Amino acid sequence: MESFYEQCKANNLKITPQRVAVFKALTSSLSHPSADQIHRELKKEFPNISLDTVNRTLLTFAKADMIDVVEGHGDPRRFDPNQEAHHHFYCISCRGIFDFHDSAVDNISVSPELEKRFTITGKRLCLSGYCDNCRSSQ
Amino acid sequence: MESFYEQCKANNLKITPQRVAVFKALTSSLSHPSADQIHRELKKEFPNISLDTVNRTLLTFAKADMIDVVEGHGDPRRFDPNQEAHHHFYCISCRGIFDFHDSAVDNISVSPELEKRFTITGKRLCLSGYCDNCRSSQ
DNA sequence: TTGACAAATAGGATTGAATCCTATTTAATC
DNA sequence: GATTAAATAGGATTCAATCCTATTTGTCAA
Ligand SMILES: [Mn+2]
Ligand SMILES: [Mn+2]
Ligand SMILES: [Zn+2]
Ligand SMILES: [Zn+2]
Repeated sequence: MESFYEQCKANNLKITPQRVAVFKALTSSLSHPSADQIHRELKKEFPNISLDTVNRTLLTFAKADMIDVVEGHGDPRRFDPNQEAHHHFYCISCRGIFDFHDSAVDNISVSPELEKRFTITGKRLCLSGYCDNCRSSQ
Repeated sequence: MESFYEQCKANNLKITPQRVAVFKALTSSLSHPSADQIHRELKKEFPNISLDTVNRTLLTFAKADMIDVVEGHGDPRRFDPNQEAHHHFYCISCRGIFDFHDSAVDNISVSPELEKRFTITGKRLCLSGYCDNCRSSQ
């Protein structure tokens, strides 16, 4: 938590009770929660913290590289007609999803321990960054 | 497209002009479109096709394993306090996201050709399936 | 070919998450 | 303690998804 204060300072972020609470709630969670989940959790302690603040705060932390926004599985859904095994590159600028094939990646085998822990039905390498168009227009 | 009719038959799906159009629009697209994008596209040909139909049709195809719903990057966002390099298992039943570490996966190197094509800033293996809880309760 | 019926559609209503807006409050600095 | 820019609360708005139901339509068997 000291590092939280340092990181805030380094990014010129004021330290508010709400920010402290959001950060604590997220770091003490193992479930990759949504803003809404954190908001519900914090309402117990701060009955009138607003969802907008939670959302904004999380995005602020993400922009400061203090936390991550992970590849989602929510809406809006994206659909894929390509039924072959393949992988995806996601452009964080234009939001395009580009297919690629890579046999080295296809042959990745995860540890047997992991295979026991989960029933794995899908396996895909997800790259992200900037597509050719978007990096040249910057 | 013959296989489209076969697949519909095999899954007891009636062949409607809307379904044909949605399937064609998706398979002729390279951009992993959203339901809304397909809807806008189809409105040119079918001015009063409804968004609900497009959405429902795509989900129907996905359930019949004729197309895929890909890992999204939309809402609701999920946040991650874990800043170490790590990977994710996503449970398609309870929607939980579970971290795992795997050095073999960390050391994956994608082809130089791909590195040229994109500016890659993120690399993560995304597994999906059923977590321990969800597979035992089935 | 027609008729019956279950399935599918259109389009309006509802939901839920994210974002926007703006008056008010507050953390940081001196 | 006063100043000031930044942050917050909470209501309004937007947008995608989903629900609802009256109407239409594809399928299949007579
Ligand atoms: Mn794809
Ligand atoms: Mn994680
Ligand atoms: Zn791009
Ligand atoms: Zn689960």
